[in-house]
Amino acid sequence: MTTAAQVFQALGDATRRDMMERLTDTALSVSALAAPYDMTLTAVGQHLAILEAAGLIKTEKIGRVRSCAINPAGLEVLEQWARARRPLWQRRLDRLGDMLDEDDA
Amino acid sequence: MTTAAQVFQALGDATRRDMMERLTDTALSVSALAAPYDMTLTAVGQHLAILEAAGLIKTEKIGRVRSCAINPAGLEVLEQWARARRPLWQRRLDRLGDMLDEDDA
DNA sequence: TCAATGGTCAAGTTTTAGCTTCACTATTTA
DNA sequence: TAAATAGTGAAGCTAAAACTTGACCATTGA
Repeated sequence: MTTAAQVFQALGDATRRDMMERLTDTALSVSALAAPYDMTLTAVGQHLAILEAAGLIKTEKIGRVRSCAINPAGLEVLEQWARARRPLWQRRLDRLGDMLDEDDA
Repeated sequence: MTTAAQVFQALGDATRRDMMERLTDTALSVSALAAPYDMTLTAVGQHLAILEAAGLIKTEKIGRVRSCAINPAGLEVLEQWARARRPLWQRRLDRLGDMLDEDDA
């Protein structure tokens, strides 16, 4: 099961967000995915496991090569989380008339 | 400045997500927010600092009480991040015809 | 005015996330 | 079939995140 918690945690890491960007327009093998990072293949494999558990990618091993591709399921979890809360949050703000300052330090 | 990185990291923590839920329909003081957790007030203050830096809440100290309320700015960052990527990700999946299995283990 | 309340600061501890090493398996190519 | 390629598993290290302690300040109510 993919939870919002998993998706948030997965995307909280810069390397994993970058991997997602790189998978946007093409599927990549673990090695290809690993190439730009100063990191062992093992570490990359661990990142991929986290992304897959979060439902953000799908992987399939063909022969000795594991192909990694985007899985929009995780993104949907994210969007639904945001969509479910925004009206409530917005409504509350409207009710109070935004009594707090508008600048975020 | 509020970045996607900050928002993801902030919401990756279960306590902080729960705090956001509890702020949905009312503003709360630090003590009131802290009450349900088996955690010191200091720790709660640290969580709030992270949420505020991420643009997810706004706080204002009136007298000796700090009032904490939802700030939709952080949520917007999240929604925009998802909205910007979904069409690209979806397009790619359509192009390939979803060659990978549909189950997410 | 002085004790209680609400919160903050600096410093330290504990737990967890990210990463490495090394040994290993399975597949492919020469 | 032997060497190279692609990746995995288990264990340990390290640095960052979560949390605590203890001292402290400002506000408020008795």
